[in-house]
Amino acid sequence: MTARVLEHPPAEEIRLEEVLHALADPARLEIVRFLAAAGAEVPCSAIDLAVSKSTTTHHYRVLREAGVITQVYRGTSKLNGLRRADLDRLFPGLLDSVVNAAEGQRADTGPATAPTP
Amino acid sequence: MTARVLEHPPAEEIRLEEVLHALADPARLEIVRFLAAAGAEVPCSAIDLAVSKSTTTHHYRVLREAGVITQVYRGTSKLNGLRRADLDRLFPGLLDSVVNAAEGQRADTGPATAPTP
DNA sequence: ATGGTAGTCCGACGGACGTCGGACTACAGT
DNA sequence: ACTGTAGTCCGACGTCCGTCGGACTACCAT
Repeated sequence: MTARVLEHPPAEEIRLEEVLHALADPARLEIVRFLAAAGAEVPCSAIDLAVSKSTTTHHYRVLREAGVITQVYRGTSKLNGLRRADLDRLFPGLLDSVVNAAEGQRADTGPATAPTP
Repeated sequence: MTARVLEHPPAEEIRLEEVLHALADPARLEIVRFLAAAGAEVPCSAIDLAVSKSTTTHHYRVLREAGVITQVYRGTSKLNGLRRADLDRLFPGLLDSVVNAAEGQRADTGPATAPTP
């Protein structure tokens, strides 16, 4: 049986271009935005992405292999978390500015999780 | 004859994902990094990219169409400049963090413009 | 053991992307 | 007018990417 352990790139191997590429997709950007907003580890199923399960798995893997998120098995599901410490150290300010920008643009395209009081 | 004027997207139409995608390529990242370092408008020929002329044109266009740079004809050449004001307003901190990160990583992959004495 | 739930793996497919050479246009200088 | 320089446009080619369905595995609960 497999060790049920996911491969994560060490911090030194995280490449800026790969991170930018990983963030340059609506679904993946939404995942990152969500994780940043949650501020905690959440299972894949907590974020629904309007794509199939296979595609969802694919996007999470791209993020993990780029060094943007961590994934650990937890019972029947898998917890995803931002690699905030690593990213902030390698690319100071990048994650925050991207997440802020994503929040801003999301408002443009129509409110989805931000209920207008 | 053509008006010799390049099309630029208005600031309101600049999309975060397109900007990130535009930045997620070594050649284009180098262009942006160079422009940021220069702090001025420079002709295409000032930055050499280890790709063909056609490809160079292509990369500049991607950057322009994503709203990252401006291009204006100036005699026989073309001046390229960062749309810093627009980008800073739309995505505060993004450009700076990307450029800083690019500077940092460039040092990792080997000194190119930092001559070792 | 059985069933359900969460996610993975494996082709496959169409479209986008980076790259190129080569012919072309626009401008400046002589 | 001629030449050189700077950049553009146009296929073309191979590769990567996002997407999917469907079969599969791992785990928990009953």
